[in-house]
Amino acid sequence: MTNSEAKEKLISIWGSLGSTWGISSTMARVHALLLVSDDPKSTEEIMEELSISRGNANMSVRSLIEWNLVKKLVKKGERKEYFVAEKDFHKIAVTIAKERRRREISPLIEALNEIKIDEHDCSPEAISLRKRIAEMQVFIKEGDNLLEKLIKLDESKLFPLLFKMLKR
Amino acid sequence: MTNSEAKEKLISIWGSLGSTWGISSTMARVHALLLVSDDPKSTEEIMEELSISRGNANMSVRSLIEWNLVKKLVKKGERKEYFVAEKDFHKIAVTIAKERRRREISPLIEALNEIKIDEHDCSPEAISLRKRIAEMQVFIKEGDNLLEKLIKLDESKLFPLLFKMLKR
DNA sequence: TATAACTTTCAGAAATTATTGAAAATTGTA
DNA sequence: TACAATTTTCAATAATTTCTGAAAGTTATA
Repeated sequence: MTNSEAKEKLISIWGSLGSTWGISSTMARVHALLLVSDDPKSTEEIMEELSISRGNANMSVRSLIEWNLVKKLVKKGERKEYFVAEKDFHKIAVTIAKERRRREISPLIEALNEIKIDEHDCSPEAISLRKRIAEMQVFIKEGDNLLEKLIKLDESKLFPLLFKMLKR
Repeated sequence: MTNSEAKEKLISIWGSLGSTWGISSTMARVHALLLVSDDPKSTEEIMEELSISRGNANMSVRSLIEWNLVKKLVKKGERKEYFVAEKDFHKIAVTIAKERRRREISPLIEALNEIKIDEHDCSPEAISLRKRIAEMQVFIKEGDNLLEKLIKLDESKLFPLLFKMLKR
């Protein structure tokens, strides 16, 4: 397998992975391209290498910047903007966890908290429903606390901790 | 908020959560309905309560069964099939982790392993590309091992472990 | 300020995914 | 076996998401 075949394959795998963490396939392919590129890439180059339109390239790169996975970079003496991806996978993992918590889990918790059940109905079904809903709220909150703490641990502690934990 | 309002709200929240773990919104709503129901529900009842078609109800319930989140149940003397959801959230979380590992991470690892780079090209770009791809393979594999071990720990050990870990 | 290089936007087109509903298949019972 | 109750399938349709490309907007420089 030549290098460029390997690169293409990787980009396609990463692309199909995108849906797993809630981004479009093109956005994930742009991410993969920047991930395996040493040099910053311009919008033109991204369009060219992935055969996508200008609009699509632009919007994908913007979203990746919003996800904190990619940074804009201005080269001295050039008008064009260039883009680089964070290359450290541990940092990438923490960033994704952080973003998903912010985008998905926090709104979920807020929505769950809006459910206020009035306690008048004392039929067995009502009691049971209230119990179920409360359990769900507690469980999600627990998971979120856990995730929050994991994210806040810095990398130098997090990964050794996880591995030590699993050695036993 | 009346009980049935609370129930509807919960179903709608759970439904919009579905996309987070890669299932359709209807499938997640069916799951939520079964989660908050004490009694097993028939296809008819699911159709009725969620206002969805027979085909949709059938296929959603099948998928939930494939995800190991719902079980089929036959009442003595009745032809109709009834469905119940696992109610223990810890078990639900482990099941989802297990299924997603099987459906998403394992195929990803296999695909990554198919990337075999030939080592002839010794240009700096080629060396760097190979390094990046190798790093990615290692990182994903590490994450997968961690997840595998977490899944295999049984619940009585897993959750105390996680919480103890974070007390420090 | 005018120009050219570049970026952003967004309406419509294309592609993908989800849903319906009726017909076909299956199954338990008599 | 015949029947009726029930489940499953699937082609057609609807809904949603993604993508394009051209036009509008922005900005650095001369």
